[in-house]
Amino acid sequence: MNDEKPVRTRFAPSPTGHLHVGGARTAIFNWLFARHNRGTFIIRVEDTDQARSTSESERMVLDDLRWLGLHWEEGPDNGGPHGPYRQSERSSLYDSVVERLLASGHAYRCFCSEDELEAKRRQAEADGRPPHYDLTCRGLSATEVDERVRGGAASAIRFHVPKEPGSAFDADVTIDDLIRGEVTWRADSLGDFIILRSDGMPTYNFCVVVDDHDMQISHVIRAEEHLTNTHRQVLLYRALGWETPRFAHVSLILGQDRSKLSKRHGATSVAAWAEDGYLPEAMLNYLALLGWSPADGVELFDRESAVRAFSLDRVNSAPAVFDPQKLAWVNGQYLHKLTPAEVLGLVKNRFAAQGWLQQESDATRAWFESAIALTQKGAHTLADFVPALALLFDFDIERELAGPEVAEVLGDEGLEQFVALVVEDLRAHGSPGDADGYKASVERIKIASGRKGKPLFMPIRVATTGRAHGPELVALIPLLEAGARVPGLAPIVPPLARAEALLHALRERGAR
RNA sequence: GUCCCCAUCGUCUAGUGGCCUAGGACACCGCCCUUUCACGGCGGCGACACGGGUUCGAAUCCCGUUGGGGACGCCA
Repeated sequence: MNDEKPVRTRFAPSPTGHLHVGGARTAIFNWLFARHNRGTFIIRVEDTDQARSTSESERMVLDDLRWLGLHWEEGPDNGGPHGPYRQSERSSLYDSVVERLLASGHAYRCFCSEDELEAKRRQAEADGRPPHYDLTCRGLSATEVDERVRGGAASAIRFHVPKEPGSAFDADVTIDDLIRGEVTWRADSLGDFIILRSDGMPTYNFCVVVDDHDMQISHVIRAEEHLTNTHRQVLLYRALGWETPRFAHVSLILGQDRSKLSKRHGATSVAAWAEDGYLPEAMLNYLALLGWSPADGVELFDRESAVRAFSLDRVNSAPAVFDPQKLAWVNGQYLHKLTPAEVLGLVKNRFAAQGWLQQESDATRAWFESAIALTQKGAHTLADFVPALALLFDFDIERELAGPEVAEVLGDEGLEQFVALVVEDLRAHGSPGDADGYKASVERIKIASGRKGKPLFMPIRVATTGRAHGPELVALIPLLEAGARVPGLAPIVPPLARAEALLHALRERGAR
């Protein structure tokens, strides 16, 4: 049956803003399933809600999808044999199907106004009845309908959900969901629903059916919030005499409070995560892990492995809470595998925005690559490089003396004398330009001061860098020294000048 | 309210009747590595929502309860 037909999946976003992580995961599953089965992945833009849809949003969503590395064979930008792939451009198709439904008696015109319907819904709710359409317009005769239409009355088209004995078909529906198994609805849980709005625009439940059939979609993989819509849609398939695709409803992604993930849970668009310095490969990996797991249990995988391993029967039917901490860990794993040069390519615009990188050259590249190599393993996101490298460019000894970080070192009795020793050594021998120079310098200071261990190294760190924390000194001090001489960088205060500034500040302090 | 879905450590999950004194990952805690921070290594804490069945045997199957979520729109 369906399994023998070529696999065709689609992701159908409505262009009302950036791609959401929930939508992204749905897209990923559709893409993974299509690729695994050597099928076709399609993007269809569901923009029938004219009020909320914008072409700007469509562009953003498509960009977000591309950022994730998802490629589609058919879509609004690249076309395909079943286009157009934008619902707003498919009106003639919808109109003709509506005509069929009208002619066959599966649909009828409804003249009730939105206000009337709203009042009826409220009343039904107050009476404890299901808020279904009260069928006012279903009994209208053909002549009555003609009259009203000629009189210029606005009308929507409703689908007739057949419940009476001897109906054209049974409105009870059971689907065999690929993730949930059998799901059944009874006819009376549904009211007659609108398929064409009074402004002539078709509604979601109708377009989806027409398009999925027209585009020969074999597997509809979508979010669980659409599960109950499937009842309506299957009825449409029956009325039209079309074969239904296979359905697979993926559970929702929840926020930390276990409610549906939304804006108030923080960054929920993939673009926001990209801006925060997350890598597309990591995002794809993490999102795929939300509700799916490969049989071998390996949690870090590249696209090819995911495609190879993906199957719908390993998709979990329970909802999953989005965990930013695990995402950060996954991102870190990917980040650590990148070369410093690759990282630099991804973060240099951030450095430029800081004013750190003013004119790019081989020298600035080489220097930044060293700086990145020194801090890379501590970073979880690209954004982490900015605070990690801040100590190279921002030097403010007064601020550091006032802060808690150097408080411990400040408590050191002979600190002033020690710093004087450091200054003296750097002046006499020059600031270390490499590891050997650093070791020699430390050795001299060690002998001259009689210090060792932490009481030796912490003051050296504070004196030469101005901070109590940072990358390993053996590389940091030469990096600072070199950076001070690289053109194209923001001015960097070299180690000796830092030590001198600290000594000066300590003496000022002592004098007071 | 009605209908539908869901239920294993705090979180993501493995588990498809015996291999489970329930495995892994993130987070957390401790130790090691490290003359800071991190990375890494080792270890620890920590779950089958509850109650009934079915079965020689149930995390796994069935029923109910409770809890959570979704839908009930001229939104998608």
